[in-house]
Amino acid sequence: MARKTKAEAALTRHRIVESARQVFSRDGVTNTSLDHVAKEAGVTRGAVYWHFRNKADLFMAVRQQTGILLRLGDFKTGDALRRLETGLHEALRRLAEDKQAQETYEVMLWKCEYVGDFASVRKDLMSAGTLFLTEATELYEEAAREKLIAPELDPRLAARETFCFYAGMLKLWLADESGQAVRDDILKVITQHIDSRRLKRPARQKAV
Amino acid sequence: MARKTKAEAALTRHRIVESARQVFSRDGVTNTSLDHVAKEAGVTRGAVYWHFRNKADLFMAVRQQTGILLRLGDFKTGDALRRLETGLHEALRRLAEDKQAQETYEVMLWKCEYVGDFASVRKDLMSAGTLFLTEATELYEEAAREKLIAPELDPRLAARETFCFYAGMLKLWLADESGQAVRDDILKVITQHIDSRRLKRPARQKAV
DNA sequence: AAGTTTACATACAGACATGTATGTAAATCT
DNA sequence: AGATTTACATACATGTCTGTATGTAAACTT
Repeated sequence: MARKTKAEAALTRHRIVESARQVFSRDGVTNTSLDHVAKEAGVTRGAVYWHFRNKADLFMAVRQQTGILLRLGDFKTGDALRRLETGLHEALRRLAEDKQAQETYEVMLWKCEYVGDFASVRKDLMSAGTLFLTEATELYEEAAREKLIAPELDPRLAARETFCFYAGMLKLWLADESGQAVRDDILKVITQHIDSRRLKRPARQKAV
Repeated sequence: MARKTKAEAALTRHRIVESARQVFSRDGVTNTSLDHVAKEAGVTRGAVYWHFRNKADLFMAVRQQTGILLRLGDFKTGDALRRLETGLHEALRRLAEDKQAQETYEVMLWKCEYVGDFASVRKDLMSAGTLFLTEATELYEEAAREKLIAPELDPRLAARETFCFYAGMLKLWLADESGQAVRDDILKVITQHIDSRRLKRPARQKAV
């Protein structure tokens, strides 16, 4: 077949990843063959195997293209609790607006079996989780220093609780398309999650 | 082949379900063929197809055999918040002790793609979630009546937050075998989750 | 005791997926 | 401009899984 330009090749690669994401999120990772992905992208398996070693490799590319949903460190305004709240809100907003992110997380949380080649992906996920934990812990530590939270609240444990909450929230939000159980009030729930930690009368209000 | 006694047949069926659970939790649902399950159970696919219509049907049986992890209504001692806390603790304790439950939830939360025949299972899961939500909401409503929680805390939202927390907790606990991110302190985190809602000085202590 | 059903094992047919090997024409290199 | 590599499409070999059909001997039924 006629050789493509480098730019064209990059485009095909991109289209393959896009198609993979869509098909994965519709049919599940294990159930979709590379031929399905190829057909959706308008190429043959030859193209897929040219750009990726196998399905697991392609899956990694899908994940990488979407990237991480939330970097708590990105938020700068307000006190530590406010920044944590904003971060969680932002993650949800992005998930609600960004169809690509939605599909990717749908795959990762509901349409993927973490087995064999994918067992390592689960470890990756947990590493990303550890990052979240670290950042959240720092925020709670700052909150403790600023007396925003009760002194008996251990920042490490608080971060772990928020971590569980966040993980469950994402998963349930995705599953809850009808909006019965979670989706409708999720922003309020986030605010409440943070507010229930905040002391009613902070000792002092420092500028941040 | 020689026909088996009814009791023997029931035993075979049971062994198939047991094997399915193990193999599913090791290799993932989609990746395991019914032949793998059969071999693990010491029978042929004939036996599997005799007792179950297909893999999805077998999967349902696996779920049913383990049953639901937590019925909040089962706990009777203490005030509403205490009962909620006890329920969550119990769920975790069972998960930690009961290998069968562990395997089943490992399958449901990490080794299963909710697609095709399994899409309905996800809806089942969400229904079970709705049950949890209902029970948790009732507990928080009771807690509100008893002035155990702040009056501005909406029981419905509180229940939703606990729901997210619980879902994420289970999932992360299972993934966190090394005990770095969640497993070690999870009981304390649960207690904290409840305690952060409890008012420091309840208006009155009613017997329950 | 004979007939019927049960609880499987075995055999069969078809579909499908994977990885690799090979072909090829154009893009890129020198 | 010629040599080389690239970016795929095509073809092939192989393994695997599913569902069903069929066989069968013992357990139940009457």
